Amino acid sequence: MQKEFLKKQTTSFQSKVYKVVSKIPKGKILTYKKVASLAGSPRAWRAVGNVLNKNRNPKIPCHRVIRSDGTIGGYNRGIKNKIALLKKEGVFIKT
DNA sequence: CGTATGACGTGCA
DNA sequence: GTGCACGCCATAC
Repeated sequence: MQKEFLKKQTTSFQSKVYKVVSKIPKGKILTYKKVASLAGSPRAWRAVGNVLNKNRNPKIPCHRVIRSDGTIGGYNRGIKNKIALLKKEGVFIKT
């Protein structure tokens, strides 16, 4: 299935990320790639991480966003915190 | 405008 | 199986 998602808009792509991430249900997680894809730029997962890293909104469960490998990656609030949160939600993380 | 950075991903040795 | 390097997009300076 080849979809022409060549419509990358250099708008506050950050807002889209926030929206997508904030839509993540409890006990569920998304990968940076998935978030970027849902944000409209499946190739901007890099920017996703960047934006989230700088972001610090309590409404953004950034801890629910992990890498494609299943690893945490990082967390501005403390990797440990992220792991604990995900574990509490029932998400298994790769040590 | 150009350069540098970043919570990444994939490929190759 | 592990490690290294490159590529990608967006943002900040």
